[in-house]
Amino acid sequence: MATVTTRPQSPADEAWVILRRLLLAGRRRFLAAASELDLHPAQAGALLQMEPEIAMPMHELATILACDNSNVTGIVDRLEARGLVARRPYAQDRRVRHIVLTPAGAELRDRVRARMADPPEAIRRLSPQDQRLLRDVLRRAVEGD
Amino acid sequence: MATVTTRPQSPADEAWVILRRLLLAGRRRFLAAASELDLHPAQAGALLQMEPEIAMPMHELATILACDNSNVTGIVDRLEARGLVARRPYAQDRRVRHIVLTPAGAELRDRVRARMADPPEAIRRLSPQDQRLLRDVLRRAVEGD
DNA sequence: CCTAAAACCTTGATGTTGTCAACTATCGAT
DNA sequence: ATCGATAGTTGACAACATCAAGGTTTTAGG
Repeated sequence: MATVTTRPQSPADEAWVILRRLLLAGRRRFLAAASELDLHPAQAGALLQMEPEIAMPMHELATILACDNSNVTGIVDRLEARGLVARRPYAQDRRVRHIVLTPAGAELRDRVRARMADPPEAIRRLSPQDQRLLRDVLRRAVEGD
Repeated sequence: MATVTTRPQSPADEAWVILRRLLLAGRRRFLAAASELDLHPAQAGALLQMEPEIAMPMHELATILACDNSNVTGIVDRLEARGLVARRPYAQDRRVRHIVLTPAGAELRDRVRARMADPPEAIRRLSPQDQRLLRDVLRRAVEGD
């Protein structure tokens, strides 16, 4: 039989089902934000990982984005061509190249960040008590990471 | 000055910060699952939207995935080439073509679904009370959607 | 010290995705 | 009966992802 054996739903499973809906909504917002700011998703993702004034080795960006080094080369190429980031030599290890945000890049990064920082409607309309409840449970969930 | 004016953080904002971490983790799991099952993310996403035995018009898939019709054509082409879905004419409206899962497609869809159904570690290790608390708050958040 | 292995980045090849414009076929409404 | 909208496909093009290969530099072991 092609019956799928369904595990009984624990509260964690049920919570996760709802969380996945929020995930989808969040992703849509991310894509919309990137598109409005004329960034491809991967470019927006890379910008989001950078801190102004803090140089990041390219391989570190590759690790964070869970992609190949050669992939980062291309993404940075295009960001650099638009004057959003700059490559810098790194004297301590001459194999490494650092990426830094230019002023324009930092400004754009902040705009992307600002859009992502707005919680989705579903969260915002919770009562203040529920908002605090949610925050506290989530803190307990990730504490120790 | 290039100072960024930061809004005071409401509990909703703080909850959203943590949620975004979970969402990133969820996304990584999705990508890993797709890759292990030899599916590109878009293909896995399309499979996830389909129900066995239920035919879906292609434009509906395009709407759900928030992408162009022509995009769906390509994705379905490749899924069909692998025998995971089939195109079917739709007599009531001959412009429309329906997509259905083949047995192999349904089986693969279930495998993707099963991996996504597992809540991430952070949720799973919450106490049963906290799991119920989280589930209930989230239900209140999305109720009425 | 010197050599071999490993790390970092780039390049090139290949396949998938996403978007746009054009085109065919079909439907719906006037 | 015709006109406008809709569904799907095709072709062109830029970006992305992954892999193999290669150059430079560092690190580790003999």
